[in-house]
Amino acid sequence: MNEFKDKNGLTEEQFLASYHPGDYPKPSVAVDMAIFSAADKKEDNYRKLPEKELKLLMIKRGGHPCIGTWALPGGFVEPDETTEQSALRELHEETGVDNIYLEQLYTFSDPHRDPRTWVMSCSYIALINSENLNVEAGDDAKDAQWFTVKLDTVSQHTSEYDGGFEKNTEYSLKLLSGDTVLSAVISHSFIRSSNGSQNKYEIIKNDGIAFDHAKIITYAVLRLRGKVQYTDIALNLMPEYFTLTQLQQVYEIILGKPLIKAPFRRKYCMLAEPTDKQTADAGHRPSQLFRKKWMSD
Amino acid sequence: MNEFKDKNGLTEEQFLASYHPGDYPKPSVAVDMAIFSAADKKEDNYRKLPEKELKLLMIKRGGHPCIGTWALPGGFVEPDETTEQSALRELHEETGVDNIYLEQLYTFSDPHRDPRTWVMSCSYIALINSENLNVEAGDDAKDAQWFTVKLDTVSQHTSEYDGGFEKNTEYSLKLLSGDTVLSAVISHSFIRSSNGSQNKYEIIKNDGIAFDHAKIITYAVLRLRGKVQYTDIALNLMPEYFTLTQLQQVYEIILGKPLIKAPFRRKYCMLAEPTDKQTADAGHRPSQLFRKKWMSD
DNA sequence: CAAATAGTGTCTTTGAGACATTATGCG
DNA sequence: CGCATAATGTCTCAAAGACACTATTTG
Repeated sequence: MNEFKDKNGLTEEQFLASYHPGDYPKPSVAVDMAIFSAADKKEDNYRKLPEKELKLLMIKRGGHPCIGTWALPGGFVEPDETTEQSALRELHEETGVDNIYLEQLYTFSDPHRDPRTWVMSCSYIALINSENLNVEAGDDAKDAQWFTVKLDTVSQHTSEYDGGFEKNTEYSLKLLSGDTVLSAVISHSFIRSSNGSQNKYEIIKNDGIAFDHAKIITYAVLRLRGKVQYTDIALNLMPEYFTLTQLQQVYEIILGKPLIKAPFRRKYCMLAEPTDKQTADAGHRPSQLFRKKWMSD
Repeated sequence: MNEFKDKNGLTEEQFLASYHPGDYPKPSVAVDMAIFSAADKKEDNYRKLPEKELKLLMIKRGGHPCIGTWALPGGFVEPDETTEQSALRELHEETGVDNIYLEQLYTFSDPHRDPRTWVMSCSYIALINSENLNVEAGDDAKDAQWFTVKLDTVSQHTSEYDGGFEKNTEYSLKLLSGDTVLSAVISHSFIRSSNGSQNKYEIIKNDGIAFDHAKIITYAVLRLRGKVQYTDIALNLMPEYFTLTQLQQVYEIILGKPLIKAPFRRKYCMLAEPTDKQTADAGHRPSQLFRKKWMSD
């Protein structure tokens, strides 16, 4: 705080004392969260390892707008909290879980993204340890469900022209939970021209996902795919003790493709600290259990 | 839009027609921009190549709060525009320039970051081609200045404890323009524990930079440093024709460290397309001129 | 032994880092 | 010729990708 006076001869202190916010329009700001976890698929053959699946928590909307469709958990930011605090608060209300990884994803601000009024969404990615997955939805467990996430690239075109190019990628997003299937097609276009560059995400088709949340989910999965390769972010999805094969499975479901064992272990063994525990009663050779070893850079 | 009725028996259409926003408090949302460019330093010896400097556009505040300090260009988001459109609009007002790279950086939401009232800042990075740098500030050229940016790591400590660790990095930020020197010390702490993880940026010391903008600038430079290594983002700072040495200089000022020529060229020659032009009258061997070749992935 | 996974060895290719060498224009 | 930069060559080392091989448990 300094003692310069402004053109009205007021100090900053005096200015602030007499300040009252104008009456211009303001947006509502919501926090929406893509809460991921990695869970075991059911496996009948007891000798086989269960496959992993990437799960996302969604909530069925009980009121307008988008009634009957599924939305990301979220809520409005309250005065005297940051968006991050708001996310943690809602996360706790929704899942009862505290130990969580949280990362700001993107602020979506299309003024018409909510049909009611002007609502921006400051979105977050949350990763939760699969041990805590049992903690099913908060208040009334009613309409919160974990959906299996599948995101595939269905087409990709690059057209070059003088001084730039345009790259168009189409993603198919599928969310599955029991008999419920939600799906969407999202196009991402990246346009480079002498007039600058532009990234645009558009919902081409949408079946059952509220608001622009299909876009947010796609963006979140793509961010996860990127960061999993050069950070230790995936550890947040792991339980306290895990095998290297389980860690590899988590990488595979995030990346959406199989990885080769030996090089995977060479690259990511730094994320795991060996313990003297082992798996047992598995119908095959037991596996050493590891615990998380966070990277420091 | 679907035809489900809610608990009041209203269709979505009817609901929206009767909807009016509640009266709960809302934040103002500002867009702040870190507008970078890469400019030549003056060089007396005509035989030597001029060095490059990373520049950032700042605006001197003429009113409270933070009167007399320097702030990032920005303004409030208006209804019916996205934050990105708002950034482009203000960018045009401020610099008169249109061909610009724009990327959302982060949404800063500490409710006390603006002493007046509750203002969130959705911040952007903008990169402008140094050819257009001459376009000095918009309306009245008065209090807009390009500052040379220096960001150095002054200390880094990692302390490990059971089940987690804390990493603390202190950055010194210096902004120089003529005789004006703005400076700040920002600490970044990254805390990993069994209770989740947390990233925190704090302003430790601040001399002449408005609001929390020292934090935004630090965050922006760190983002640039990261992305320059695996994207073609640096090309946005280059003029139409450039030498590979100039491209290397731009990388060096962003990363804040010297690079070795041969491997740099091997790695980044893919970003440049040779032309048949050359530099001339330089007092030494002429250099081939290249133009931008955007990557497509 | 068969099924199934655990864990390791090794070859090839790629690329980063570091340094050295040759080339060229200008005064 | 000497300065200063341009441009390329090469050696080493580390890591990614791909595949093969050995080890160990249970029924």
